[in-house]
Amino acid sequence: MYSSFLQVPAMSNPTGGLSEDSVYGSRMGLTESSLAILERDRGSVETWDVEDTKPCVESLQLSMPSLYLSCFDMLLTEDAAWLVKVSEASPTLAMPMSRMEPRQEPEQCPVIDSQGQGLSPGLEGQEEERSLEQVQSMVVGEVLKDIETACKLLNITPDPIEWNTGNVQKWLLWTEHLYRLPQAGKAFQELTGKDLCAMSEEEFRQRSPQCGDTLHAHLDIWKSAAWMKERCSIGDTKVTGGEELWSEADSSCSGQPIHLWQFLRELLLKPHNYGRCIRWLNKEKGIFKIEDSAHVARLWGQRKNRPAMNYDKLSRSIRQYYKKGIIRKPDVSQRLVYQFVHPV
DNA sequence: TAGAAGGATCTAA
DNA sequence: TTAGATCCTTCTA
Repeated sequence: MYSSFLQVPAMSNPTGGLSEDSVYGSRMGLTESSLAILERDRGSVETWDVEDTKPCVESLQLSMPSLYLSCFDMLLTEDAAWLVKVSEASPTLAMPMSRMEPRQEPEQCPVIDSQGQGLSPGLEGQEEERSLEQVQSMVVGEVLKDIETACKLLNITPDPIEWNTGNVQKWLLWTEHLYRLPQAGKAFQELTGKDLCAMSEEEFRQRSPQCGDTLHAHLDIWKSAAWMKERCSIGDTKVTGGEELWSEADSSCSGQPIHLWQFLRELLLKPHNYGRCIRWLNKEKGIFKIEDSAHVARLWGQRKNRPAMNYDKLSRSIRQYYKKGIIRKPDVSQRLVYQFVHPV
């Protein structure tokens, strides 16, 4: 069932090579528990009690349902026939099926009604395949986007491997709260992300009999998403000539346009990569300095496919943020120094 | 001279 | 409509 989620042909392999897909399938293979999680959590998402949640994760909670709904939208396209059969056989199962109807977002519903177009069976199959690919791309984009949002809120990296013990505890707290799981943080104390990733589902269950399998499944989703981001970053590097390796999920992965302020923050969050061209002067206050204006402008131009980009144009765009209250000049104005109005 | 500031206009999504 | 891109003039360190 998850195979459709995992192959992602449109994004991973523009040339359509089979070998890449098979690699994807093997690496992206989520466990049965992960699959079950998606199905099980959907119910809790639908009965979400937003008022009951903590403010710090509120926006995240509103964001996460789209992940699961998207997954189910995608599953619908692949397993619709099977589900219809099941629903016909079982009125009990028919109800969840009706609840799984895709949201009314025509532009995000690429399942083309080929019936009325008199397509031959072969063309119809191709159309369905293309539609499925589009849906898969969107699902992946949603997953990456929602995880990225979570990362920003929790101030952790998307790749669990890189988490320290504090990051692990943050993630555990967040997951427990979001899915109303019993507290299991103590059972995973002193464990880094690397330790966590090395643990089997059974080991999760041993540490937390009540929700170990659920946590393991959620971690599995994160690991897969992190791997996909990595794949996407490599693709970007090829496109841009390999000058830089984007380690954050970017617009080309999620399908969303990136804003200049987001781009600048991405650079700032990777000092080991971009510290020579842009760096924090005061991270707490959101004050940063562009050390190499030409380089930053060139990177932005690469990102937006604007070869003629220069600092004059980039700085004009930054100044547009003054009115919007996103970026401003610090109280003590200095050349090439700006300040995020709402630092992370 | 490079950068800052901001007006005006165009473009792509 | 929005977010940038582009071009421009004026000012400042």
